[in-house]
Amino acid sequence: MRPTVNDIAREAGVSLATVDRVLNTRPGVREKTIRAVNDAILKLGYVRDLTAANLARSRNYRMAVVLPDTESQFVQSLAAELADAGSVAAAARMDLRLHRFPAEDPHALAALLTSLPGRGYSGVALMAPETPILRDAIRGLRAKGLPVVALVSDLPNTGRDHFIGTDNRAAGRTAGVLMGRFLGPAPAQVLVLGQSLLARDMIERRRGFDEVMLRDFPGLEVLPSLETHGSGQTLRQVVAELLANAPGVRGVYAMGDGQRALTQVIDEMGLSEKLVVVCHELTPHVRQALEAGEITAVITQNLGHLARSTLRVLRAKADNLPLDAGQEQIRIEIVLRENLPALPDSDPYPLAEPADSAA
Amino acid sequence: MRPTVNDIAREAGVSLATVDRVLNTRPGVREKTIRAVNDAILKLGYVRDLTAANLARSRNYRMAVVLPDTESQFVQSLAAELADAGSVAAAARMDLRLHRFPAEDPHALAALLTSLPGRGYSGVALMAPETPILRDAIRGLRAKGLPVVALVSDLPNTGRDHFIGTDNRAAGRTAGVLMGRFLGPAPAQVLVLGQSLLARDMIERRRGFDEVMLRDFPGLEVLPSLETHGSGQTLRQVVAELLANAPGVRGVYAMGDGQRALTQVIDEMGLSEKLVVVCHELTPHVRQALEAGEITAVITQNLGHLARSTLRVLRAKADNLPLDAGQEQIRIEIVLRENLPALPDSDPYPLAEPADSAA
DNA sequence: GGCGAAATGAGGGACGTACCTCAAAAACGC
DNA sequence: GCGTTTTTGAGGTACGTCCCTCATTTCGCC
Repeated sequence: MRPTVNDIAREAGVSLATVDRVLNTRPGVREKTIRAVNDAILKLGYVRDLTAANLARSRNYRMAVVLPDTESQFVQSLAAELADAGSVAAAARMDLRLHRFPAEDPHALAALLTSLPGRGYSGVALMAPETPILRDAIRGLRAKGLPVVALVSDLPNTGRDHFIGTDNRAAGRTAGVLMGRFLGPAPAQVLVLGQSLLARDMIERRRGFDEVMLRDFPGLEVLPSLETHGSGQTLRQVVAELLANAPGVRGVYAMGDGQRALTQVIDEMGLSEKLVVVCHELTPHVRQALEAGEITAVITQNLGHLARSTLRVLRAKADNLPLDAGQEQIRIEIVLRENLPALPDSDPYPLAEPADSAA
Repeated sequence: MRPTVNDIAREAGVSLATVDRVLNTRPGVREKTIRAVNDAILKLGYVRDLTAANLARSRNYRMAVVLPDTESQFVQSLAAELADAGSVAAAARMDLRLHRFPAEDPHALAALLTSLPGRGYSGVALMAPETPILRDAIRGLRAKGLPVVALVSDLPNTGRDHFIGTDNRAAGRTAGVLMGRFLGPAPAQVLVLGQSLLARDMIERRRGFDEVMLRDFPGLEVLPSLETHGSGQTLRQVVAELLANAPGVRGVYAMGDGQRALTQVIDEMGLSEKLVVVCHELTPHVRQALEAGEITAVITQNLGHLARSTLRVLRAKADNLPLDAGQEQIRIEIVLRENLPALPDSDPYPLAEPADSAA
């Protein structure tokens, strides 16, 4: 049998109350007694039973996740994964609430954030571009004791408690090596597309990409970023025109959104398998394009992992516990057609089916 | 407040006992009543509190992990990750026991497995090559109600309950694309090394590799596998000789172990950065070789994830619960120098430090 | 309508920990 | 050695679920 607090008490020759005081670092215990208890713990190999502890604490974790209301497949997938992870974690006293804010309205976002304390939350995860207003709002949250975690895109100057996502500079570098090595030694031009509301990420990716291209592939000419904010319509036109008039372009690096418009152009111009196309984020559409050969390689992050990590980190921060760095690190994944992970058969929402749970 | 079983009982107009019977699929409840309870559950959004349930069940999970006693860095790392995950999971009533067996002795392995039941285990995870004796031993375990999970290398004909690891054929294909695209259009020869106790994995990787090479890179000549069972010494000699006499060899695909010997040869012959070298498993040594340019790309699996997945799967199987396919899928990761994950500062074994846990 | 069987209710004791109170004992300062 | 403060003990309740027993009610059937 596993040792319990009672065993510790007996072993240390103290009462249960004292063991409890030591375990929960409550005041009023002599140094010497603390040592005796810790010795007993070590000797018996006691490990606090978290299931019992959490039950006794009857602690609930209501967490807010704040995402832009973009209709992009990436944000959609992320929201879905978070909802999924949340429904699983509900069994462990988690209560995840998704909030959306108008993507281009930092004031609305700040207002939303300010409204969060006093609604029973014990943590906030947030995906948003960094602005001065946001910075203040986050400081406000943290001043009220709410841990704030940055999602996907870091908010380094806001004092956020943690960042969950990949290193975008390294992701850009990775895109660079793939582009360079896949294109081979022959001289060529590379088109870079950047369209996103997360300007910081684009800049970092671009920096990483250029770093590698300049150092390792001097034969390749990287064109200036095409920043086509706005509709896929615009992007489609601009890219089509450019590809038609620049025969030297043999590679395309899509740093941000708009993969759908891009692959459409590639398909229409019959350039499938002829260009080296590297983009980010394995959304359903990108997946399809990868299989069809319109995209060569994808730099991505595992959204399921990211979602589960978010919950774990929020919880750890709420309890002021340390993190398992290895587990929470979001890897930069490279996906080719050949290592495309099989799509798990998405069961039609297996939420509460208590009758099945013991079947 | 979260709804509890009492709330369900009140809402459904039945007693607590009946709710309990429905929740745990115990007999003796009318169809109509079951429906009433389920309706109440749905209406109130009840989610069974797992922490309380596990406590009440006072279920303990003693699991056996069986690994070959190889001194290879891969098995070492795997063992370390498992031990780590185990020590974390101890807080959730898990008790992981590592066992080793003489790598080349299937009889010893079978004897070990046969001794497991009756020692309080409720599950077994196993990394071993498939043999007829092993097949029988596994059947025996399962007949006694012990779920068996294959680790790293699948045991498809043994009736194991689950396989935790990557698809080796797809991994081979991935290695193939990288090799082909990195080498470029110029004709070249590719050396393939296979040395391992897990013959099945080698065969599958080779098959995937050839598949891609034949289909997509006809200009590349893939040499027959060099199967150098035994010491790194032998491998070093054979490879050194081959590389010296075959100037057409521009790529090396190392399917199995022995990366240390290989990189040593490459380093000694001054071939760093000159060959395209693709291998498997990101062990500490491979990591170093990748940084040094002796290895170009690594196909790997996240051992931390694999270890945690093992525990989750064992537990789910022990409780006869369904798995989250998405979470348990082990991805085929591609690691280049540029996306090498940062080494988490390996704290010197942060085991039981109860005094800190609430700090 | 009465019988046996099936379904339901009422209640309680676990599981291991957290957290509270109040009294008793020990240590401390002078 | 006194009084005061600090430390410790004893005991209890609570958390939400599981699982058990025994009585009681309801149902199906002839």
